[in-house]
Amino acid sequence: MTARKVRVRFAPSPTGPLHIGGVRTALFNYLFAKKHGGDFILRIEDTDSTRFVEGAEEYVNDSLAWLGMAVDEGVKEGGEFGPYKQSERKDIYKKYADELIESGWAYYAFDTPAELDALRATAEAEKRNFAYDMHNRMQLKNSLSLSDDEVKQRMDAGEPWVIRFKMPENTDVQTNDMVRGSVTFNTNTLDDKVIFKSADQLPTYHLANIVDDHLMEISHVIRGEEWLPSVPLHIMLYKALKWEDTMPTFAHLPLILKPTGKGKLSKRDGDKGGFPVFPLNWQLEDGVAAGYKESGYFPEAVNNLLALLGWNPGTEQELFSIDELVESFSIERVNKSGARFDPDKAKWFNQQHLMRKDNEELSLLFNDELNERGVVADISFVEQIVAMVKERVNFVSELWEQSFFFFEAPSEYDPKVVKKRWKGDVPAFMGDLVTELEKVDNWVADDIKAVIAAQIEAKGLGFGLVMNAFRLALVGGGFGPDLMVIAEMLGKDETISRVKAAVENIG
RNA sequence: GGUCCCUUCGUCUAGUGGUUAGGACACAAGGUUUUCAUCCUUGAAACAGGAGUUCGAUUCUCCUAGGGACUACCA
Repeated sequence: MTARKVRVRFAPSPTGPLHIGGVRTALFNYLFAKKHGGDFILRIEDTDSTRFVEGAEEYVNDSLAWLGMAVDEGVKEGGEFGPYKQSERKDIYKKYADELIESGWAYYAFDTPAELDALRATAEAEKRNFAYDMHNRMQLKNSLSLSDDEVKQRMDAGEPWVIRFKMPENTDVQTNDMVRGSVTFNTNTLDDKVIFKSADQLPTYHLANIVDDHLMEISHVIRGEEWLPSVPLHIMLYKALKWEDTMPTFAHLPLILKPTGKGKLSKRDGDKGGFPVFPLNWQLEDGVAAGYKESGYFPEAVNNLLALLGWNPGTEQELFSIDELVESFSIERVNKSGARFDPDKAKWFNQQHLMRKDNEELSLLFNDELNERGVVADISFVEQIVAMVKERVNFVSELWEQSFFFFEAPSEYDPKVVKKRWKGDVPAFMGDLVTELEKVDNWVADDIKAVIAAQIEAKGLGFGLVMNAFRLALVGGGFGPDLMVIAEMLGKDETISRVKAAVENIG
């Protein structure tokens, strides 16, 4: 067998915002392609015009771009195998549908949706299952059961029709899935799927998918597990079209499940659990569905957490950059079982990636946020602060609540800390401390500390009690980095003014 | 209902015909940090059940149960 160039595609339907299950499929395709020096193709599968959603295609582009998955060929990027949008490939498919009719692999059917619905309803009432298949196709209205004349007549009269694939009888169809191994289906359990419809002159997913994968020379089809049941149809289609030799290898990825309860992850789970289910914000009529980006996640953290959902490198490494993922990825190590999404671990990944960022990069990000809050600060000052507080947060957006006191005096004091630390001789001591602090000439952490320590000793108070009260005065609560460093950075005047304010306002 | 897929700590997972079944998140305890967070140490926590094969099965086979996907002129 000659080795073909690895070419994989991510083929979403623009029916709404891409959700993280789709993002993970894209990621695995991307990793597989890059790992093998192949191409990552983005194809838009918009053969169902009724479900088209404005902006969904752009959303896919933006999402992949944000996550750093560079598309080699696609609608925007172009390429030799275009167009990359199925609605623009309309003219291509009919020919293959006709070919299937001619070779006897498919037939025209005239049953209306209403008629079929009725048949389904009766079948259901009798607790039977209705399927348009070998058992009843001769009783239905199609070019197999009708005379050639009648077929021609109906078509000439402009009656809508559909082309169905004629699933052969009792044939075992076997596939060797890259993640699931050997899976076999018998065609007797399969129905005659619609592959083309006259109403809009468009193929359905199955035909379009096979034709495009073939024409685009796709070598591996990596997609979600929900597609596993249609594999036999696809294989039969390749066979019928005589494309078996170049049929891609399949890999069906496990699903991402709800954090708790039953079923696969849905938008509602995100609302309920307070975590994003989409890469980017998506505007809804009644609000906005939260995106990872806007929720403060780094793209590398999202890639990392998604990659580890259903895949692992076989080592104990858990933190990966996208390049490291490419390096370590292997489709054989993808799991078969569905993986529950864990919002806590998602945060942890972000925190880990945040801690790995250098202070300069973080300070730039934080500075943007400061500007939004109307705070203007020297970038080197911001960088110093970021260095001190970055290990205390999961997100850049939490930097503010951990460091606001560097930029403005606390407007309130945590009542719990007040109750615990601001009592007895402490308020009086703090008042006296102002005079002592005034005497500090060289305003650096060590000297400030020395003065306070001396004063504490002189008054015979508890060190911890005083330091915590001092902290309360400077930051408004019982948190934050090293207190003496805070005082130093705040400067003499500001520190003293905050102590004075505390003495006046608490109590 | 039918077809197909899946099943190791609460969760993500590693792993083997003989292991003290390993790691991570979360949780708990202790230490460091005179705060909070980080960090360190420790702890609790799993092979769905039943048969079979075998000297021996979590690992192989079968059955059962549970979970999941699909079952459209949607993808």
